[in-house]
Amino acid sequence: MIEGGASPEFAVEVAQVASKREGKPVNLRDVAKRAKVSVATVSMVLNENPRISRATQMRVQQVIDRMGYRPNRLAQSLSSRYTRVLAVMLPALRHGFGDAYFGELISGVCDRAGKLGYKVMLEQAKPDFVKSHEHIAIYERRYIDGILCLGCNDRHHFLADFTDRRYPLIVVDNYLEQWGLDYVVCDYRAGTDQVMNYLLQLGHRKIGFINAAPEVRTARDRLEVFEQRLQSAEVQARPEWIDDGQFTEQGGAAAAERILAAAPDVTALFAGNDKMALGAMHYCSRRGIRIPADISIIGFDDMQQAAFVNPSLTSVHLPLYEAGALACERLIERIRGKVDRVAEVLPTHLVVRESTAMAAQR
Amino acid sequence: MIEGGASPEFAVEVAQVASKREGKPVNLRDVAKRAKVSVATVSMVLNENPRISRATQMRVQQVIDRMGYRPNRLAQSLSSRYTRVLAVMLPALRHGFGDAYFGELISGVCDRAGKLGYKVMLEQAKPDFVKSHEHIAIYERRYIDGILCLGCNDRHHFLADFTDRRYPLIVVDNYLEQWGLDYVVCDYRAGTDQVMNYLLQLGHRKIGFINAAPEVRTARDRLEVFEQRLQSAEVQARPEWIDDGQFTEQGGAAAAERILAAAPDVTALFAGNDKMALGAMHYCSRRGIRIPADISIIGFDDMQQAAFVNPSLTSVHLPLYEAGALACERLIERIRGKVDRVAEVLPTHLVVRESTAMAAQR
DNA sequence: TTGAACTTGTTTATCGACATGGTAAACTGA
DNA sequence: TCAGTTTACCATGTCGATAAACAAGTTCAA
Repeated sequence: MIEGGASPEFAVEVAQVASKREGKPVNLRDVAKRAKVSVATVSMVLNENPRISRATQMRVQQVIDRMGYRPNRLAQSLSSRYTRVLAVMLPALRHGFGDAYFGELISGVCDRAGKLGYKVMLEQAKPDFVKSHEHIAIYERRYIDGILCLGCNDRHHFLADFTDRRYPLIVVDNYLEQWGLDYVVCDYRAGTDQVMNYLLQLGHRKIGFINAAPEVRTARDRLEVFEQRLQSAEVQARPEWIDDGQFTEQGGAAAAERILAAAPDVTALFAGNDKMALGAMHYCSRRGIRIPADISIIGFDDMQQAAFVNPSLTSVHLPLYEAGALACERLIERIRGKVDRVAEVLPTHLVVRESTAMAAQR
Repeated sequence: MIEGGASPEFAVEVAQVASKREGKPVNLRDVAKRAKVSVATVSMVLNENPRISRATQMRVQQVIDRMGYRPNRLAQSLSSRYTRVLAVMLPALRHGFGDAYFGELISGVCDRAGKLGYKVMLEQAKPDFVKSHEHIAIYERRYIDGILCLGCNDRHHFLADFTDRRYPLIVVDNYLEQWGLDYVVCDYRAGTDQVMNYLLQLGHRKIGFINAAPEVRTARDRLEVFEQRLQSAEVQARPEWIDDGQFTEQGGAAAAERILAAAPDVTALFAGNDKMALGAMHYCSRRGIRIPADISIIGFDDMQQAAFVNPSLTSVHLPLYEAGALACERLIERIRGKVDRVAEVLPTHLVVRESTAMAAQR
């Protein structure tokens, strides 16, 4: 009588269960009753515990499938150690999610998390979020098992709370060695090197640099390499070549304006991200400065749009999707007990398009 | 002895508690013991139950604060009816989050959710997600209280499972009346009307239309209004004026190419979103077609970048942030028991920039 | 003086799963 | 045959909160 699907007793059982738990989803006890085993057995079947024989395992599994049972994960998480939820923490930017950079990272995180059986929750590191210690509370209140920290910088002092490695956290596409945190980052130094190689090769010597956020370590790396490479080409970098573009189109346009006003003889502009490069391009176009005939412009990130602006933008490709996915995987490994420190650096490459050319002769 | 902070008994208590629950966060019982009341009382204080006197309320609250107690929300959700988590469901696009359109909606959702005490979880409506009935399972397994459905269309048949309104769900920036679902949407018909008014006023009669996704109701609305307005201007719309741009830059460029090949005399291109408009602009620029001298191009969405391309893009501004926020609020109201159907339409307006001008005389 | 209505708690069952110690039954080997 | 070992499953306490039922003390009207 293993196949009792249509027996009278079966029908009675169904009616009873239905009347008792009207509307509510099936739970462990229901399954146990129907399968005529204890709840413990069902639980063990669920968790593929080897203490259950193959025969009962299959019999119980059939009942589970037939009843459409799905474990209540609140109960699961309450008694087990894990929630199987990760948080993606974003900086407190206005309308922060509408950004191709973060979007690409998040896509990588979400895809990998889903594949590994994890859900992803969104958080923003707003001032009161940190002030009320929510960054710790979300662990202690059992919302999440770990945090992926995007767009963070040296001023995010709450990160110091993670130095002791009690709560799993990983920094994505940046690194903060002062706090010894795990990280996965794109190789900003190598990327900048690729840019400088290329520009110097094209004969550029007077190069404007639109950077941003000196509190971001990778941005400082970029600046360092920029200056080193100029120096090794025996060019004396002048301070007015360098300006802050705030990572935005507007900021990029404004920085371009200031640089070109103070140093009209620069033949190339290197921007720390594509948004600022687009802003700079926009400013130049408005002023009748031709790209790349009069000035070369080069970005960083290689976002989708870079190929579809006019002229299309030369840029450093960052494997952001991969960085997000890898960070997610490493974080989950750590949650599951791995103790090694994570410090991965992903390679970048230059994508040459139309916005760059040989240095203009002036 | 309310202030027993430094008494010997107090110290002993601390030691005992500490030894018993090493490292674990404080729980309700700990607080109750320390405050010398029952767990029920602490719970009631937590939930601001008026049955507790002001005196005990304050006394217990002090203990709570001093011990740094934060309720375990798994336990809270398990015994109460709510999880206070919402899901944002996105379509199964590759790298879907790196999209300014969805980003803006999500920003609105997250900000409002945070203000109302809700967390936000990310989901993607991938084929196997739907096939395994995860869209129902996330309710039954108690992951979430409700879903905000972004970028959905008539082909998402799983939405039919929400017709009975058993599980709270709201459609954001689209509507699917066949299933009677709640929605908050931007006024695509009015937006299209604004575009057509403007183009007709500028003397354009032969207008190309790059639309996409006929399975999206709002896209069909746009097409309808496009054709109606041409007709009322006594223009016979020709089929080769209309093409599909797949909502992407590449698609927009390709559609522009096809339209201009089949109908070289069109004087304006109207794109269903800014990404396709940018693609079209890019194609025209490459072919030496001047914007707006030879052809006017107009977009839809008014994303950030629209103002920072060259020439800057005329577009219909959609209040996407507001739509996300409002949808979030309405969904939470429904979760809390409100039964009214939600069907809100938000106004749009045209933002005129440089990509449009009087129709060229040809 | 009685008792109904209010206040302000407390006791305890419950949510739904997991995990551990316990224990029949089956098996093993001398 | 019987002690010892495996195998396979069960009973139950536990996670940490909520909430309904219950209780004791107060107030107040008849």
